[in-house]
Amino acid sequence: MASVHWFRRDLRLADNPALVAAVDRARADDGLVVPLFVVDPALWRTAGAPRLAYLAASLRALDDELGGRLVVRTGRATDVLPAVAREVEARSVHVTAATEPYGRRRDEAVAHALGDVELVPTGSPYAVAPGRLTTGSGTPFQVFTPFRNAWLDHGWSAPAPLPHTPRWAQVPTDGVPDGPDAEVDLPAAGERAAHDRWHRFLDDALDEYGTERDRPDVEGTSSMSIPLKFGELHPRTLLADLAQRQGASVATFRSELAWREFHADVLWHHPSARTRSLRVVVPEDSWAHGAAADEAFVAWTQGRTGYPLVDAGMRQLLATGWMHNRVRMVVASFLVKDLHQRWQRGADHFMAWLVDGDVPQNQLNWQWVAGTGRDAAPYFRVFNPVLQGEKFDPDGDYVRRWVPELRGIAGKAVHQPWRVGTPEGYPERIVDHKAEREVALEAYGRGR
DNA sequence: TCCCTATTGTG
DNA sequence: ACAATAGGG
Repeated sequence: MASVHWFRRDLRLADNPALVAAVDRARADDGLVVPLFVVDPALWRTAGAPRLAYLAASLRALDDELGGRLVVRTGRATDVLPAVAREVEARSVHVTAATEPYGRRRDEAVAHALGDVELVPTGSPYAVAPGRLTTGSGTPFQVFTPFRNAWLDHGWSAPAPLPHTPRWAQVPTDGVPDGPDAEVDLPAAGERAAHDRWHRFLDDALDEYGTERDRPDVEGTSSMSIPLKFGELHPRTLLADLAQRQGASVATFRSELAWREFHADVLWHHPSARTRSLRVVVPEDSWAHGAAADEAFVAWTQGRTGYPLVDAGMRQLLATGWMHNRVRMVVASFLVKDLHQRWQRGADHFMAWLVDGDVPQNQLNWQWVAGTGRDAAPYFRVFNPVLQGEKFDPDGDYVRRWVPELRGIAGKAVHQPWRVGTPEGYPERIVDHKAEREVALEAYGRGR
């Protein structure tokens, strides 16, 4: 009897317990394993071009690792899975458990559609499965620090071994789809490339991670967000490698992984947080609306706000499908507190463009900045784009890289072009930060 | 994972 | 002037 491994957000062979389960089940039944990926038109429509282009590249890499045996089928999962299971006479379909609202609903529907064929979830995309940890009184965690302590105490299993001598089935395939023509510079995709990048980070940048991760002008981050989003690496693999390392930065990086797991846990318990604020912090009538608001939103998306750090970040997003985390916080604060727009609008734009666009991370980090999350930055914390630029892009290199109009201004003066005379072609500030900060604080005062 | 203002101390 | 600090949104 064959078994099916249905790849979703686990596009790797190493440290993949669900794949091991599929291979073990097939061997016990003296059967073959069908490595399957389903191109669901609904998903293909909603994800933006950069992420789809990367996904297509990652699937090509996975197909290579499988010796060209990856089976790709197009259609709704509820139709494709039963059809493939019938075709290969499979008794079980193996998956890494989905934990987000959409994936959980889909898997329930697929399990139902499969009938007698078992849908077997093994593991999750997290070191500790969302929903696993609770407070002493049995309730979900609301606050990050106690969550992290419980998460560290709980620990995680060692990385899973490679599947033992898998025998892949040869089944007709639609072939890996072409990605859309995304006009962005994407990093190399696939398990191998992710592994290489991770080890380069461990060797070259981990020691300085504590300070350099906040600097958008240098390569101080791990750039693991994309491999983690697609499951080219499992966080358990990263945690095992970190355990072999010394230094203060190890705990800092582990803590960033804990944030990722915290957000997944919050969304597990509160699926509505995908679209709704967990707490309402300003009155509904304080949001900007109308043609002027729409125009400001477009200026924000295009990187034409007149605030150099904001514009550099938004242009980096359009050019590469990625933005440095420090700058994500600054541009998000700008949209919510300076332009008075709902976080959901910014989150949608991010999801359309980010290659690492991941529902729990994206939505809950937006809620963190907007102050609407359970353990979020208080609403009155407003980022000043000029000060953030001077502090974290102290020489202005990041701004000049992404905003060519400002390349004539040397040093950190580039963060305030209006002081030295705004160059031709670069916009004047679309709002006055000092004034809009006051407006936001006033709305917050009315909301209390 | 903020930043502004007022106040006090220092020269 | 400027730095350090407290208090507050």
